Amino acid sequence: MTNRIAELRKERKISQAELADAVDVTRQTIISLESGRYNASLLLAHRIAKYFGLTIEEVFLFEEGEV
Amino acid sequence: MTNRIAELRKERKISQAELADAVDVTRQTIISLESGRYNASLLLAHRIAKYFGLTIEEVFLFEEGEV
DNA sequence: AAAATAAGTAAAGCTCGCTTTACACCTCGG
DNA sequence: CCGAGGTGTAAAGCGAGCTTTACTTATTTT
Repeated sequence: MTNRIAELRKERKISQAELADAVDVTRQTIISLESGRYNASLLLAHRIAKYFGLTIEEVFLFEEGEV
Repeated sequence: MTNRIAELRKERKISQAELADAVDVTRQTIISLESGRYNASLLLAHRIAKYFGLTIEEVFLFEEGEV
């Protein structure tokens, strides 16, 4: 699974700290998500998608045949 | 957050064991999700939604102002 | 009546999601 | 030149997500 967080964030000229604040997690969490260190929880994924005005499926990309 | 797993499963006359198998988790996991003991991970949510032919947002219901 | 199928509960154990703290590197404005 | 803002890494710690095993209860089938 990959995600478009960094991409969407840059598009809108938002810093990691701003996004972290807006979705109520630490900056470390945003960094870890962007760098693919781990996956967001369902609730966090929802808050991020909502923040960008998109659906979860538009922000988080699930590859075919993914475990 | 609530979900429509039990509802969708009954609609389609699928047992917990069948669903568990299809999305590659144990039956305990399905029971726990249905009874709200905890939330699915993003990947599992995606597999379940896909199994039902729906989006994550259609299966998992996020209430307003949810943490 | 016995057996099979479906649903539920409980508890121990491991890994992953997220936090906290602290430090490093770059770039840009004053 | 120096400090501030933005991004990155590292490591310890806690709780959530999921597994495994085992037992219970109800309904259906033979």
